[in-house]
Amino acid sequence: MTRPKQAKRTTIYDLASLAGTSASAVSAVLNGNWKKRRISSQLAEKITRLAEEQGYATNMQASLLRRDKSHIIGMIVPKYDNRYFGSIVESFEDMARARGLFPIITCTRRDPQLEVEAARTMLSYQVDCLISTGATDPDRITEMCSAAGVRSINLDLPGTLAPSVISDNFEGARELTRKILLNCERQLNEKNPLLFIGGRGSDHNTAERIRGFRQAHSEMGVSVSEENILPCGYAPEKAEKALDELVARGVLPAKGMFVNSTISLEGVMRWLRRAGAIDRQDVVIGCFDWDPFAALLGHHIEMVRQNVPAMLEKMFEMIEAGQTKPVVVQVPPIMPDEEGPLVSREEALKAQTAYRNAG
Amino acid sequence: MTRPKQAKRTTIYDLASLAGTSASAVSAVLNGNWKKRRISSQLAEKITRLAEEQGYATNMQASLLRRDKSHIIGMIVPKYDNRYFGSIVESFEDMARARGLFPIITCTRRDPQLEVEAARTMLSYQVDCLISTGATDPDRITEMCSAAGVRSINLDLPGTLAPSVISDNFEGARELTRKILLNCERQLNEKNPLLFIGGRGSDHNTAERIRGFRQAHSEMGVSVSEENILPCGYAPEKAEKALDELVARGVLPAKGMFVNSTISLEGVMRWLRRAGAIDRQDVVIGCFDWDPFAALLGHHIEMVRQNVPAMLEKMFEMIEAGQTKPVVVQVPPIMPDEEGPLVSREEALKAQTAYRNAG
DNA sequence: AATTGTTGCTTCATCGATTGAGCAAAGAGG
DNA sequence: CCTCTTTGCTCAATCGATGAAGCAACAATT
Repeated sequence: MTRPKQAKRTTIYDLASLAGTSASAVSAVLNGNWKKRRISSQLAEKITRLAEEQGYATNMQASLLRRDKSHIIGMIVPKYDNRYFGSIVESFEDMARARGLFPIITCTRRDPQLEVEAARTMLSYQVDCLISTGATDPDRITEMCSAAGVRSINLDLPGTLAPSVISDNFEGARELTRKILLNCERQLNEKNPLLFIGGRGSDHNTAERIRGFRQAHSEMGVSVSEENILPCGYAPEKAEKALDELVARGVLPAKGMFVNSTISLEGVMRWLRRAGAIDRQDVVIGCFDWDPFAALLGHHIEMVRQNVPAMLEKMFEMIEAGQTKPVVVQVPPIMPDEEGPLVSREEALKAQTAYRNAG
Repeated sequence: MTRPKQAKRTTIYDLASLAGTSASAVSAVLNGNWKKRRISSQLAEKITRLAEEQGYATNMQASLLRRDKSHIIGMIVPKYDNRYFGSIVESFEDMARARGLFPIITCTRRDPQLEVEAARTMLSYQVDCLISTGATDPDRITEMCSAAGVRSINLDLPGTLAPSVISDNFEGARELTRKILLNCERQLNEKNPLLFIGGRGSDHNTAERIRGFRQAHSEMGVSVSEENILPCGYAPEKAEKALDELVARGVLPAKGMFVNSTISLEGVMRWLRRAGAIDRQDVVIGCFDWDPFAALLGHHIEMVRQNVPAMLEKMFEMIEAGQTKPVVVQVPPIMPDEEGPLVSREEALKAQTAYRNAG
């Protein structure tokens, strides 16, 4: 390394004295507008080389302090423990960077207090825009943002003060419910109402899904009682407990189940295993959300996968279009068939034959 | 809202003129050392109230520019698509905040180029410390950091230039292999070598796990051929393809499998299903990593869960102790039995009885 | 009355990058 | 040879928060 020992980081002033030039020339070269500022390409090259050698990195704090836009985009997200939020976060980072923005993400554990604190911190870091994903009180966050002159957008759960991008929960749930009911008819030869389990009754998505659930039942001529609807919360333990309580009251859970998230599905599967039903093929399940392993669980589970890339695409479109009105854009989720089979029939047959021959 | 319409954010100067005082008094009050600076409690109260009313948020860019320590701690992480990294990220955020640090995390998709760019960006944001999680070239990042006078720590995969906290992969793999071999004996009545699948042969963890895998075999008097070891990469498709190729060569994969990650397990399960083996109870699997749904898959799968809280605890201890030597701390993973059964036997029996009675 | 101490502030330089304004030197045009 | 333009830079103010140094007003001490 040619770099001298230094406790402090290299600044444009260090580079300037090394290059025998001024800090403003260095600045101009390093942020790319040296042509506009009529710096010779020789000097530009020299400075670039020096910066490289010295391992220079712009002090963003100083840079952002001076500029009007930070190009930082913040996102708050409830949890990292499922594929839905995982892929939201991963795609968000990617798409933000592709647009020259710096993403910062923070997890708020579905805690309203933490959401507010996180939002305040993000504002301190001068975000240009804040995305509230699955926030319990998105309007509160929008208020904080607009007080600071910062845009905000709601994702996954809608708000009333900022634009929102969400899944089409009603249609998705209606279609999923219909599928589960048909599977029940086919597999169990029965046409009974399903059990709805998981989620918070107070949140918009759960309410819409329950509406779709009801609609599908009535369209198929099945009536559902209030007892079949258990929006018991998101944690796996809550679903387990809700099922336990049902049984304790002497009620056998319906054999067809609409599970409101993979997290709740975790609890349902645990409960089923515990109740000795894991191997019985007489439980028919559908889940609003996707997980690769859940998709491979013994019984065929219908899974609706929310269309994360499309949702984020819409979201960035809104940002670029400068949308500030509280519109709600609904993105259709991906239904099981649309996805197509995992492999073609021919491929599967070939693999099976090869496996058997080898054995 | 009493707040006036403003395009700009409120600064300490705005608050100062509103309070009829100076900016430095406002600063002293808002960052809590007003007693040290002998500001009267009346003025302090007045300023605090005004700040509240105006929805003031410190401009971190300005604040950090002035201070010597940023209290920002960065982490780069390969993916968000599994429970291991998900819980690392979630716990890391939590523990960082608990220590008064501001966590920023970025996902680098196992791409060496992206890792370097991400590290450079984090240095730009003046992180005090950078954690490289599962980095392909952690030493490169350590070099960049030390050039900027920033500490760095490796997590999950070790480096040679900075302290590292990793799982005890050798012992974990040895124990897991032993378990799978025993399960094979019990369930299949055979004592054949297992298949090792997934991961990168070049990474330290995979190499250590292969070493443990071999050790366990030799301890149990089973010899493993080179052909049984397939470190084919991490993506599910890679595991699928590796199995396909094995079969294409006329080799039947071993019925006992050591799968190197849940991501690889996804591919293995898909392949087994495709090959028509998903229902056969004659496949015995163990996985180095944990996933709640994988744990519920038909065949009993032994899963080793890496001890994320313990690893992060060690990591923060190192940070606080100012450790800079390239020591490697190994944290024992959680073996299946240590976790205990999901529910007690009594509870399970009670639930089963209730379920049957209700039905 | 003179000195010293304390309280409660204000002033101002500073962190590093940015950018409008300005200026010297070289080249072009007459 | 003189003016005007272009080229290639430098100067200095600025962003908002911070904290050392300083200062006025009053109280306490000799």
